[in-house]
Formats: sequence, C-alpha cells, structure tokens
Amino acid sequence: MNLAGLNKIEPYCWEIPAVKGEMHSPVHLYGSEPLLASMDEKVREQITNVAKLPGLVGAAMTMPDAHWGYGFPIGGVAAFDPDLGGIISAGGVGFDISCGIRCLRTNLNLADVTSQAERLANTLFQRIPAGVGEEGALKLSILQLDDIMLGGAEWAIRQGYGVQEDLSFIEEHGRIHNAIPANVSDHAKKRQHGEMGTLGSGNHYLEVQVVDRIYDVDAARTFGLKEGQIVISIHCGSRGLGHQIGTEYLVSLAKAASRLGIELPDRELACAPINSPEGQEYLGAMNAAINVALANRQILTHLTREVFNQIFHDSILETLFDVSHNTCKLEKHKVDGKGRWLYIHRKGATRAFGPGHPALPERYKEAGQPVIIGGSMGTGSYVLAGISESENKAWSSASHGAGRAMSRHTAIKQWRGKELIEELASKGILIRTKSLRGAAEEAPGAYKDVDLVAEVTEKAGLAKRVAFLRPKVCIKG
DNA sequence: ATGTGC
Repeated sequence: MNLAGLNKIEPYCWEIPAVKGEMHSPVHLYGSEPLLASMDEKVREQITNVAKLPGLVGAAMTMPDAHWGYGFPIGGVAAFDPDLGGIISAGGVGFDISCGIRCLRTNLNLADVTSQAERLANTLFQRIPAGVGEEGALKLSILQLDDIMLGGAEWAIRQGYGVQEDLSFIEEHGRIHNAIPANVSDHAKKRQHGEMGTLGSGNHYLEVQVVDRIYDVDAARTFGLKEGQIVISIHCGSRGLGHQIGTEYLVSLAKAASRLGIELPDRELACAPINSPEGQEYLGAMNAAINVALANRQILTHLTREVFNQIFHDSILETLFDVSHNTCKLEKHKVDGKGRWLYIHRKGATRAFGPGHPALPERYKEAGQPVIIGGSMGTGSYVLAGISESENKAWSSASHGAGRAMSRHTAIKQWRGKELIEELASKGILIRTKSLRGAAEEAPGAYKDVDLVAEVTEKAGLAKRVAFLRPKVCIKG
C-alpha cells in the first residue's frame, strides 16, 4: 500500500480523509509503516468503499493484520446505526461466521508434554476430525440443529460436552440471543448435519502451546498463565452452515440493496439496512451461525479434554476464553460522550473490551477481556488484554491473527507441504494434517510476522500483550 | 472460509 497522500494522525494510525459527497467518514488504518506498506492496495480500496456505506458511524478502520477479503477487508471494523439507515453486510461478517479461537489453560508443563509429544499429536489427530468436508462422530437431525442454533455452547454442555463453568468464559456466555433458525435454509442445516465437532480446513487448527514469555505479570496471573505452562488453542468456525448462510444471503442482500436503491461501491458489499426485512432476516440467520460456532468449539474442547485425560492422568483443561472474530454484534458504545447502540462489523477482528466492561466475567473485570492473536502454523500466538483506550479508537477491537501476506496460490508455488512439516519437526513442532497442499498454503512465510502484529497492536493502543505462546503440536485442517 | 473450480 502506498502511504503517500495519507495523513499520519497517530504514531500507529494513518487516515484517509473523507471525500465529501462520497464517504460518510474517514478511514483509519492502524499499523506501522512496514506493515501498511506491505499490504495490498486492495485493503485501502476496500475499506474506503466501506466508508461509503449508509449509516456508518465513526471511521471505517483496519487492524494491523488486515488483508484483502471479499468486499470488506479481513481485519476491517465498522459501526452502523440502524436509526440512520445503517446497513448489515454478509461480506462484512465473512463467510465463516463466528470463526474464532477457544483458548484452554492446563495444569501441565512443558516437560509433561515433551515426553509424550508424538503420542499426543497422533491421538489428537485421530480424535479431532479435521479437513475439508470431514465429518465428526455426532450425526444430528435438522431438529437438533435448530436446538444448537438457539442454544450454542449451552446446548453442547447440556449434551455432556463440557462443564457449566466454561460458559462464563465464552463471549455472550456461550449463547447469543436473537438467533432465528427459521431463517436458515434446510440446505445449510443439511451441510452441518455431520460437521458438528469438526475443525474444518484452511487456517483452522488445534494447537498445543507452551507459555514462552510473560509481558504483563498481573494480567497473566488473572488469566491463570505462567511461563512453561501448557495451553491449547482451538481455531475454527461455523463450518458448512455458516458458509451456506453467507452464500445465500449474499444474493438476498444484493437484491434488497437494488430494491432500496442503495448504491454499492462494490457488488461484493451487498448489504441491506439493519431495519429492513432482509437485514433482519440475515441478522437472525447470522446469530444462529454464531451459536453453531460456539457449540462447535465447545464440542472440540470436550474432545480435547478426553484426549488429554487419556494421556495425562488428572489433567485439568479450563477455558481461558473464547473469542469470535467474524461477527456483526449489537453493542453500546460512546459517541461524542453519549451511549449509542451500534452494530459493529468485525471481520477478522477481535472484540477487545477493556477493564470494567459489564459483559466481562467477574474474574477478568479488572484485567480486561482476553484477546487472542492466533499465529500462522508453527510461529506462535499471543494472549493480549483489552484496554480502555481501544473503546475510543476502534469500538474496542483488536487484531485477530498474523494475517495473510501472500495468496494461497502464490504460497503453493513457493513451498512444499512435506518439506515445511519436516522443517518444523526439526524445531520440535509436530504438525499433523491430511492435506500437504493445505500445509503449503499455510506456510508461515505466507503470513505476516505475528510478533510484529502483536507489538503494533499494543503500540497502536488496541490491546496490551500479556503472554506469548510457542507451538508444540499442531493439528491442521 | 467452503460438499475449495461451471
């Protein structure tokens, strides 16, 4: 991205001023000069288009890990006011609705896992269904899927997948309201029928990690993290169901936009007013998919506990937190000192509530919300904490991952999956995957530097670093 | 992301 002509308004934020009559608000690009310079021009183009959509409140913005996406850039954040004709867009949520990361802390340390690493990797790979179209042990009827779409992780726990305590540490306490299963097609439900409790493919993973470095001692203590401790991160979403909802509502929202005379700067930005029938319909379906994703990560948590209990007697795996990073959520935020209810699109961006936020569980009230930046295969991840400053800057949002730096196509030409896996094994990182091509697409070199993303996220005032997690075992989709 | 591509 060419930064010439942009205003540097803060040490880690560049502004594209609003063009009168075209954009409702300016664009704010959070990042450092090197991170922004290496981003595709498309990021700038796409987020400028978002600034042209009706009912936008405040700046349209991108997080430091942003990259080119469908319509909205991944790493894009934008707030819309329904009373001002604000819109909702399927491209602004992403196809993998409520894709996110569940992080579990354990009572194990590095030495426990090192001696059992091969067995752990093999058992996890055997027990955690992963890969395109891979089905799990659960086979559900369409009626049961309706219950999942309403109940989320609560449903999963009622079925025996996990413990009540998990719910306190999941966004929305494991279940988002206003899900409308009737707005989800039978086709979408059928696609999900065998896919509950599965990881999926692409950048999804289950990783066993060791806490390698603590940045913030107090927050780490509150989060229950200490150096040398083993944690587990599960990255996945709403699988076939979310994807099918995205595909279908893209068409319905495009029709609504045309019917209502909404000018779309890009047809990929198909959207409808939140207060229109189509907007409401998508919202109900998207919330249903959020619950499916929350239930999915809950089931995977349970499967992970079973594997750990089999290998390590008396192992305890507690939910540290579960964050979603592809959502549109109704939240109350301050605008010019006044509280307003806004629909916040976060596509490839994590909600990052600061200390004292009423939605936080009691345990994290003072420390702020745990924010998880998932790294690329084999490079490590970060746990951060939400800070108050981010409320004014970015509607309490932060980066979600390393963010791609290169297309999948280019990555395949540059790396071979087998060699990558061998190289990582030589560094003591065990990868298990059904797709060598997938591994090549996910080469660490195809992603931005996660250390830099986490550092810049902190310096930009979006969240503060708490701990760095180094990978040991990675089950790839 | 995705029963990866019409």
